[in-house]
Amino acid sequence: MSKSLPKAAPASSSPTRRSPPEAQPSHPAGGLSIAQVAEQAGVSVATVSRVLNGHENVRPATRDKVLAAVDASGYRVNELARNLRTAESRLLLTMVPDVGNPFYAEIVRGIDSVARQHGYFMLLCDTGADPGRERSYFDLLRRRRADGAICLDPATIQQALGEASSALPWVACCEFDPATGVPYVGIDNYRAAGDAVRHLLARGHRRIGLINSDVDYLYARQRQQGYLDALTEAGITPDERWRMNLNSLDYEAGASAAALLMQQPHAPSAIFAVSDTLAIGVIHGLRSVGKRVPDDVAVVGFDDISLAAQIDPPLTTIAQPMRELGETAARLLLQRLANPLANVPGVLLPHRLVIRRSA
Amino acid sequence: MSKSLPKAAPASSSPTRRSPPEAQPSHPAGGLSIAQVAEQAGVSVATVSRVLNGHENVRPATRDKVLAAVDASGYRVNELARNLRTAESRLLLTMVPDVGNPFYAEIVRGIDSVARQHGYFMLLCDTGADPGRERSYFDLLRRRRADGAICLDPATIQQALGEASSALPWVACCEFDPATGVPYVGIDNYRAAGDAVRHLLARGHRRIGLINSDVDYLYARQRQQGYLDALTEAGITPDERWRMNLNSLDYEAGASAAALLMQQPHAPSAIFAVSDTLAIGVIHGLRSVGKRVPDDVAVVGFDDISLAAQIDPPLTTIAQPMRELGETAARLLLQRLANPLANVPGVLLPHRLVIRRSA
DNA sequence: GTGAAAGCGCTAACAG
DNA sequence: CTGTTAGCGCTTTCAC
Repeated sequence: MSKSLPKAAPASSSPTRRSPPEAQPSHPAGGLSIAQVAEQAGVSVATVSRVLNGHENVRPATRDKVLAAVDASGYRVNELARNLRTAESRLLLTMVPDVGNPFYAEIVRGIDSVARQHGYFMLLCDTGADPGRERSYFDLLRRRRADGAICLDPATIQQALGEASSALPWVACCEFDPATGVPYVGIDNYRAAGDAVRHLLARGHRRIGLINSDVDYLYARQRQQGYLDALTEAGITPDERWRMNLNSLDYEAGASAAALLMQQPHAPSAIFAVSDTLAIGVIHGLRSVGKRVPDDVAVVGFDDISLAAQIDPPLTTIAQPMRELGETAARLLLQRLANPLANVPGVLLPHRLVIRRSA
Repeated sequence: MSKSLPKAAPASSSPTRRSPPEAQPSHPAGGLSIAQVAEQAGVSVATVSRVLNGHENVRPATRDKVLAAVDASGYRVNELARNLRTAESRLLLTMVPDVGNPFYAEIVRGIDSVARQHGYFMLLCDTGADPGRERSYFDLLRRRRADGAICLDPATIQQALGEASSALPWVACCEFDPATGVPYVGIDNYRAAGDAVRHLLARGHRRIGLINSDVDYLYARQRQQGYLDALTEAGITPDERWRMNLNSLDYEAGASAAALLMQQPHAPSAIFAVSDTLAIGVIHGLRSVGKRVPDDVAVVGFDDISLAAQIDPPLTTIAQPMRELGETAARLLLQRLANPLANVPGVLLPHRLVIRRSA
């Protein structure tokens, strides 16, 4: 898509070619321009611009005059104009599939903190809020409203990898494909899943269920493989009826999946869910069919969101270094921005098994 | 949270302007300009612009020529330039204090959906990620990088109400002050808190604790007053030792506050927490000091996030109409944008007591 | 129906 | 040190 935006607010958005500047911060929508400040200060626009941008070569007296005029008028630079001129927006986009999933919050913080450190604003987009996908947030990049993007949404990442979007300044986080040349950061999902399963194995479980997300996603396939191989290595033949694939990470999805799993004649004695939100749902679902955790069924989650320690029983889970994931993603992006041609690497961060009471 | 997207049908996306950039992969970060498209199509820039913006007065043949050129070149409009010219960005900002708090997620979705419906992009800012507050997101407004904003962060709202920011195109959500003239949407916090307390009263409790957030916030004061008055009306003299004020809504904050509350000689038999996240922490904290919910201590929360139904025991809480809150906020903002002078009202939405097992 | 040209507000040469 | 000037890429009169 391109144009033909609904423009629902019609011409009514009357541009308000506003009045001459009163000596007050009363900017109705018209906005002061640098020229007016220049006039008021009795200097040229160039000088005002220099002062505004902190250039050195301005006589202190002049600088003060300008600053005074700026202050008096309540002038604010129009970044639209500045950005057009400098061809950069100093805005970074972060796309998450669901802002409601706490897993992303900490990652987002990591991104935000390094973005801010480098003079960028980070803005968040909830890709899940746009099921239609008619308006890709990548368009914000193509249309230069943002300088770069970090994508945390596996669906969007897959789609972007499919298109020829790899030339765009973006970085994949958590879901990635080393083959594509798009920089990424994530963890070793295969090993992490294996670790989870091996923990269950060590606890004596042999019927271990897997509640996974959509295997269209790379991370889901990797975790599934880790699960499968760990089982096999333990001499157990995985039973397909122990596996479920969900297209949601919501609590409810986990709850109903668990209930379903338990209906089977030879139901699992342990469940590995690929996300803490799912796992929390699983525990709820188990309880709703009269199973106790971990006595009847053990549960292992994935992510280690802060909630994991709060629920009853506290959740055993695979911790991802969320903050670092975000920080690294941001750094990679900044690197790519600074040097568009440089080869930005993919990086894998360590995970960790956190043992609590659910398994 | 809501269902995350099922995998996106790859690339079948926009039937309109999907363009194989292969034809002209020259994306040297410089970007194609409308002039080049014009040249390639053998028309003037004005005509290209007309086509791009769906103006009627263009001969079909010409239009097709232009569209072909656009497609072939993979051209994307530079919105920086467009926005400078039209003096609008079609971007809406939403400020939340903590993207990790699920309460905001659904509100954000409401905002996003109506924003999108009206041809706006909504971008999220986590104000909590910027404790220093040196770089106010309101500056994005002042500097015209966004057309309008919705603020959900009580701290930011208070600060903005204090400054002369009321001239800026923004709307307050959940935290608000009718006196300031800034449009707002929220609920009747006083009555809602009263309802929660009256429920506890009806269950026979007389020692009812309050775990509140910072009373610097209006909503916190309103809820406190509701709590106080409900107690008084029942003939109970509120005991100050039953009240705690926290500067965080995190689980951990709720947990330690609850533990602290229980240390008292004559500890409450019920606790009203002003947020579900707090309440969940409270339950955890109670459990950690050996108290069972609701048998030993009853707990009621506030918000009704989706998690509330999942935990053990399921949480009794005051439900806020989150989706509607968001939708309404967006509509108010759009209204204000369409007519900067119009008097945009404040609106109060209904809340609801949801009785589950924790109280 | 289409084109030429005038800016939107700002920064960055280039002169002085 | 400071001013003049030329655009950044786009939309939009105003002519033709």
